[in-house]
Amino acid sequence: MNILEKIANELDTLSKSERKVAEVILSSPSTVIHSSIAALAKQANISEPTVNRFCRRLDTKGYPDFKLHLAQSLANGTPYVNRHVDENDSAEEYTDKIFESTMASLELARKNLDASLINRSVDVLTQANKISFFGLGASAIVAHDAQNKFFRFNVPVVYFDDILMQRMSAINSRQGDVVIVISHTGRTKSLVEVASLAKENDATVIGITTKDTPLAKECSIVLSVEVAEDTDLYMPMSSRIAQLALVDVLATGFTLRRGSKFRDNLKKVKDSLRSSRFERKD
Amino acid sequence: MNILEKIANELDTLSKSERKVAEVILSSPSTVIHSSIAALAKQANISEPTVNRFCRRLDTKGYPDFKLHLAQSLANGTPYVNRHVDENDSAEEYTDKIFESTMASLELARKNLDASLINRSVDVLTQANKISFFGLGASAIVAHDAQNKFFRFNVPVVYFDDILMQRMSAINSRQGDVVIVISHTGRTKSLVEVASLAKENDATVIGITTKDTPLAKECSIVLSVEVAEDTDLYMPMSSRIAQLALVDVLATGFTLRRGSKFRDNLKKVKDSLRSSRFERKD
DNA sequence: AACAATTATGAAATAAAATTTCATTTTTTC
DNA sequence: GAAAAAATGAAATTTTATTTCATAATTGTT
Repeated sequence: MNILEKIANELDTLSKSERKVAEVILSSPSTVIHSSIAALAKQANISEPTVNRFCRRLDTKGYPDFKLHLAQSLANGTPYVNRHVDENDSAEEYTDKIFESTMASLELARKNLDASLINRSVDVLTQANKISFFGLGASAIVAHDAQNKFFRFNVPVVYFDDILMQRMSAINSRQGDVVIVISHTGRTKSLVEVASLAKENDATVIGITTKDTPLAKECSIVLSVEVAEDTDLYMPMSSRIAQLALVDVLATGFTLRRGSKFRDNLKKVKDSLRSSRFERKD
Repeated sequence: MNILEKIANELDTLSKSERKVAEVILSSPSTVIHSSIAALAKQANISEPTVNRFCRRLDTKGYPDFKLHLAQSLANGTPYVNRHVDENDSAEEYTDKIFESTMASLELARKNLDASLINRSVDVLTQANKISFFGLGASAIVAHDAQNKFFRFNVPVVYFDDILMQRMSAINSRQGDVVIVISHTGRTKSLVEVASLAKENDATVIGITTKDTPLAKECSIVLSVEVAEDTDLYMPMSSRIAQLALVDVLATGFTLRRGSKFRDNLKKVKDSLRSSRFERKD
C-alpha cells in the first residue's frame, strides 16, 4: 500500500508531534527522501526520536526503511489511486489518466486472478467439442475478440452478441460443449438466463464476470475479474480490457497445452496472412 | 532512468570487483534494498568501500541514495523487459507475463502518443456529420468497440469489418465525414485502399496505426500506437489493447468537448440500462 | 481542582552504518 | 620487467539512526 495514503489515513491516530512530522512529509515528500532524520526533525520542529517513533508507527523498521517505502510510493508517480478525468483536463492530462487507470485495472485484475481456475478452464477448453462465447454490449467485444483468437486454433468456435441467437445456441448445447459468458456486472438478466439454459443442457459454463453475482451462480467456473468500481461518468469501462487480457491468457494456456505440433500449425496461419499485406522495406 | 537497466548497461564499464556487486544486485534487487552496505559487501565478497565506489559510479550520492534509486526502480514493477511466455510456464507464470506485457505495451503507447494529435482528432470528431470505424481481423474488435462507445453519444456512427462494406461506405463518404481506419501493421492492402478511397471523397481520414506505413501515408491524422514488436509466437496482440485505450481517450475527449449538457444525456443512457439488470442487494 | 496514571517528548548516550583515508595489491603500459 | 596507473580493502573517521531514560504534558479519577 502506498505509504503516503497510509500517512494521510492514520493522521488522527498520531500524536501532536508526530502529526507535525506527517505534515512536513506530506507537503513535500520528494524533499524528505533526501533528508537525514536530523534534517527532518529540525524541519518539523521536533526531536529525532519522535521521527523514529513516527516511522515505526507506520509499520516500517525505522527511518531508513521508511524512506525506502516513501521512495517507492513516489516512484509510482501517484498513478493508480483513482485519478479521475476532470472537466478541465487538457488532452495530455486525460490521456495520461485513462492510460494509467487502465493499467491500474489490469494490475488489480491480475492480483485477484486465481491461477488454478485458469488451469481448470484451460483443461476444459482443450477438451471441448465446441466453444461458444456470449457477451452483450461492451462485453460483446470481448466475446468477438475471443472468437477471433480461438478461431485461429482451428477449433469449432462461435460468438453471439444477439440475445436470441445466444438462447438458441444455449438450448442446443450438449455435454462436452463449453459456453463462456462474459459480463462485467454479472447482472444482465438475459445473459443469466442463457447461462442457466446452457447449464441445463449439460454444457460447461465458464463465467468471465464478477464473483457473487447472479451470473456467477450459474457458472461451473467463475473467472472473476475484479476492477475498481467505475463511479466516474467519464471513466471508460476498463473492465473490458482486463477481460481481454484474460482471454489472451486462456488462449495462451490453450496453445501451450496443445503442444508443439499444434504451435507449428499456428505459425502457418500467421504466415498465410502475409500475402494480403504490403511488404516491409526494412 | 531505471537504475537496474543502468547497471546492466554499464556492466562492462565496471571493474572486476564492482561487477561482482552488480551481479549480486541484479540477481536479487529486492533483497538488496533491505541490506546494509556491510551485508552487501559480504555477499559479493568484496569490501565496503568498493560498494560505495560502485554506487558513485552510477551517479548516486552514496549507498543510501543508491538504495533509494533501486527502491524506486523496483516500485515500477521490474516487469517490462520482455518477459516472454515459455513452453514450460505454469498457469500462474504465463498469466503474470501476459498481464505484465500488456501493461508494458500500454505504458509504451502512452509515452509515444502525441497529445496535440489527440486534440486535433477530437476537434474533427466533434464536428463530424458521420463517423465510420474500419478494421479487419484483430483490429475489427477495436472498431466494434469504438462504435459501441460513440453510439452512446448519439452521433451517426458505423463500423464495418467487411472489406466490401468498407469500400462502399468509403466511396459514399463526403466532406464532413470522418473515417477512422485501424490497423496495427498499417500494411493491410485492402484497408489502405479503403483509406485512399475515403480521402479521395473528401472525408477526413484518421489512422490508428503505426507511423511510416502505407496506411499512415493515406491519413490526414495518424495516431501512432507504438508497441513492442511481438516476435513471440505466444505473444498476444497487445497492440489491440493499446488501440482500445486510445479509443477510450478519443471518446473521453469527445465527451469533454461536448460540454455538460451533453454529459447529462450520457448519464440518462447509462441509467436506462438499469431495468435490464438484476438489482444489487448491497 | 488535586492527584495519580498514562502517554508523549527530547537530551544525551549508544549503536549502527556509511564514508574517507591511506597503504597495499593488482593491472596496465611502455 | 619496471614504472605508472588503477583497483582494492583495513582501519579510522564521520555521519546517521536508535535506544535509554528523565522530564513534561495529557488524561482520567476522585
